[in-house]
Amino acid sequence: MSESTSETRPDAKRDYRKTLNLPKTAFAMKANLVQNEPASLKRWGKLGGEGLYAVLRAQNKPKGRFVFHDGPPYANGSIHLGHLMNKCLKDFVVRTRTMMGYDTPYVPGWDCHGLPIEHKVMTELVESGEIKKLEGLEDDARRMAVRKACKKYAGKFVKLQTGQMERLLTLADYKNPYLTMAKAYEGAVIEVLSGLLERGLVFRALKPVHWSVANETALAEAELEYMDREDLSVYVDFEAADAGAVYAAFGLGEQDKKAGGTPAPPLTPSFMIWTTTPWTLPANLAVAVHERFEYALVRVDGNVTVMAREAVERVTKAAKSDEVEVLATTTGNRLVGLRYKHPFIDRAPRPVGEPDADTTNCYTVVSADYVTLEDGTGLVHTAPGHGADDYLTGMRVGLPTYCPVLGDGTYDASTPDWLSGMSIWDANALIAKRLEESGHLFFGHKFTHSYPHDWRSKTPVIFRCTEQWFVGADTPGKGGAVEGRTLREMALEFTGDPDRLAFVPAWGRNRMRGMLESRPDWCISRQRAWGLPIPSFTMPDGSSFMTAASAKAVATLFREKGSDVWFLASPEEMLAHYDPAGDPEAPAGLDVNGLKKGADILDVWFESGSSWNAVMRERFGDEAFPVELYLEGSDQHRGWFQLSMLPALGVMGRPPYKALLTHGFCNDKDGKKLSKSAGHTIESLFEHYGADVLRWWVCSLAYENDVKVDDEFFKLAGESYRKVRNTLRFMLSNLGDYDGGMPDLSSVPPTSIDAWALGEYNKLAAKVVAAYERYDFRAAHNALYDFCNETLSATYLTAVKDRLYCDKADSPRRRQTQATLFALSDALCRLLAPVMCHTADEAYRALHGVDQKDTGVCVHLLEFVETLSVRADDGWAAVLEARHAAMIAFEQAKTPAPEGLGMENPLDAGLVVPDPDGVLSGFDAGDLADLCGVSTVDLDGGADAARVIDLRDRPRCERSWKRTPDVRERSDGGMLSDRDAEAVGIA
RNA sequence: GGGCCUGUAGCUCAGUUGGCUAGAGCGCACCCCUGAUAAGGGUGAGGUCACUGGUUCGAGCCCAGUCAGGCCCA
Repeated sequence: MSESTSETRPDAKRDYRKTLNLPKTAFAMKANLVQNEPASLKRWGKLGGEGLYAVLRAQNKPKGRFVFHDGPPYANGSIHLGHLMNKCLKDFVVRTRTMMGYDTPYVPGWDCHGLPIEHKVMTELVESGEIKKLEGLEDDARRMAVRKACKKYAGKFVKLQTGQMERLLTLADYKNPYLTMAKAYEGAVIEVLSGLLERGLVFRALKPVHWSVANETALAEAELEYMDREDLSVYVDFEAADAGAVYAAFGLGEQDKKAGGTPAPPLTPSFMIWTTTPWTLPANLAVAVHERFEYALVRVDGNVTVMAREAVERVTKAAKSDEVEVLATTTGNRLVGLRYKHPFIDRAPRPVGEPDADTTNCYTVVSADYVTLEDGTGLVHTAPGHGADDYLTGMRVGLPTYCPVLGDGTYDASTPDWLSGMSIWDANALIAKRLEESGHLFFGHKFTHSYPHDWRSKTPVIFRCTEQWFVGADTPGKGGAVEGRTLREMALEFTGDPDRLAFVPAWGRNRMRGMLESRPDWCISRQRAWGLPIPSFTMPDGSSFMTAASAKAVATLFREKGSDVWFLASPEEMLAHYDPAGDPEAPAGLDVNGLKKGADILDVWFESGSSWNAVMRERFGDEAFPVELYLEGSDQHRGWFQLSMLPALGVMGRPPYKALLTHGFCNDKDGKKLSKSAGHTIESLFEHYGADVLRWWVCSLAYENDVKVDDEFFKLAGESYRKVRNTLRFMLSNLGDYDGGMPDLSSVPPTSIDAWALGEYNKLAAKVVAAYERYDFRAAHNALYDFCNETLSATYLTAVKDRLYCDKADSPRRRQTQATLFALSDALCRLLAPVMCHTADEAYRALHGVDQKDTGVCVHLLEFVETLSVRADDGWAAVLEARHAAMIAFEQAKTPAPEGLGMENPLDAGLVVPDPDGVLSGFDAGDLADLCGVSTVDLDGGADAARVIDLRDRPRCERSWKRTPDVRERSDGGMLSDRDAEAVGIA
């Protein structure tokens, strides 16, 4: 502003500006992803006629195949943030491995069967009134009608989600996805079932299972959702059958009773139990105690009762008892074997259909080690038909598995008349009332606790005994790799061996092993219509018929006709491929005509858990078993990961994967669970941010933990994306007149500033590729971001601006920098391509000047550039340190006089830089000045700190604005440095 | 209630087998540039490492417990 020259020649500045090589590019600063991403998608779709995915499959990859297997999302609703993260991470895996030189096929899949869809479809049928038409139909015909509607429904959402996943720019075989409802898939699942049957791992048994009253079906663990529920909790006194025996157990004789103040005849003591499910009391068959706990005989408000010593104060306080007196104590083992009377059932009932069941052991105190002192009384109400622990206890002590509750949640005829036919939920209050009236209810109150609910209908689930099909966790296998071994043993063996199974992150191993140790037998049957029928038949004597060979035969039929055939064909037709004579397991005298088809379908987890067979082996052969990696949310340690492992262990003798990667869940910005209604729709995210920004965000996540989601974070990702984009743009804008193609950089001198940038790239590439390799996308993201900002934008690009703008366009120095920029841009686009797949391709095509119509050039067909051949001088670290010291020195020089120099513009300054070791002397002083952003740099071996020199009294080059010593008036009257004078062609 | 995990600047995260003054980015403050311009650059201020106790010459890191949050289960 204060230049006398500009005052005398006001337009001189403008003239010189025209002589500069200023940046220019068509690569827009504004990304406009909403419009441009779909255009890229379209272009990739046209690539080679069949599209990018097909072209990549046809490439001959040097490193062979890396098979990744996609877990199927449920074909219901739009994709949400969880899918977004999941699918991006999978896409990063696929694209990074591809660019590392592997052939990485990726078959996307959908889970199509199951309760959520059937439930939704049934609701729609009810709402539309169409359900009435179905009511008059035969079972099979009605099921077929429902299945048809379900199939249509699932198909609709497969299509919707496919579109959304493609819009996310994920690269997959969307033309040939796998659907669990496809014919071949269904056949392949039944083949897995057949394989497990062959190994003797499948059986039918009566067991308490989680039962949805609303949907009248057994539920898998994965179909449960724990929610708070308020229940009536009751403390109930079970009167002892033999008072004397109880007193004796506490070491009290007749006299002690009197001494304790007990009137004669002595009060009959009770055993006090606590339950939050009063409706299971009719099925009570035992009371469990812990053998080692201390129990007390307590007088409470006129009654004498037994409870754990530790529970006395808590229980009586809660009930606000007036009189509490501990009469005696004893240990649990002394109580075992004592008998009691059921509070409202006189004679132990027998399960319906089992008139001869042995009830002699009923109503006895038994021991169990799961009894705790934290809640209740230390005496546990035991109903073998209504609880897993209770069932096991019942088996151990010889109790019948008595379950008086029907599938619809009402009591059967074996219960007292006042209960029979009543809903269990209504019975809670009634039972409490009866107990109170008969004097058995000590205390009752409302109690809120976490309780399992049917994840779909959100209704509470009950435990109920039913006949179901199971895959045994502790059943020794027969033949093959499982001979004499159980699935649990094998699963624990594999998960315990890091060489055979890798976990990312490492703690997944302990988590999965903990789950395997405690998992029950897998109940694989469901009583619904929308699923894959279990090909079992009922024989005339009521027993079940299903062998490995018969299942295999049905599988063959399913492969041909799909599982609908189960509902359309006769048992004889179903077994058309089956030859009883050739089946050693066939029951003697089997008459196919006398069979009835079973009505159960498979747990959907069995279907998705067979995908290693139905998809990977099917499409890629045994080469794809086991596959390299399964990648899902951490909930799948119990879900898909485990339920894929078990069938594979049974059939193949090993897990279907070599490594498991898990990611966390999306929470809100306070780390709380994301409410489903509050989430963003995927469309609005595309609309506001674009897929590349969302992908860049996912790439930045510490995905192994739970992830916080908020608009603010997407905005930050957008800012960060723009920084990277602008860096690319600036490089491209300085290559407008470069036509050197892919340059040879081997002659770049090691001390050249270009050599430094190229050397830094090599460090970056090593870091990024290594991070991609170990699935640490976040590390790659941070390295790429820092490289764009610090190495390029702040340091290298700022330093080379002067030569790019002011050097003669074809000067060797400028051309070398352009060659560097070209190589860096090309390589950087490739490193970014797996994440910012649209932007990287857009920039890559701009760099190579590809015509819009030319679809053949695509960064995604290429591999990473891991090394650019260049050598950077060892002294560069010292140079960068000196640069930073100089920056700080200049900052101080900005301080107004007299304390500082009152400098403002670094180009008004020169620097004297200390060089005690002489390292810097090997570098070009002009380069050093450009790196520091000042006009001149002089080295001083003796100085101990950088010193700023005020050059404002020295002439300034009107073209480069530098104050170098060679600036003087030229023939055109302008003040120019030698370089600038040469560039404009004057003396 | 149990298993696994998380808790480090306002925010998102690094912190190797325990060892200099606990780092980075974003944000913020101040400043520069106006030839990357709805861009670019420089400098700086921010931390009782959730809490309590223990082991150690020494703890963000190891141990025990507490609190808060998440996933899975009961």
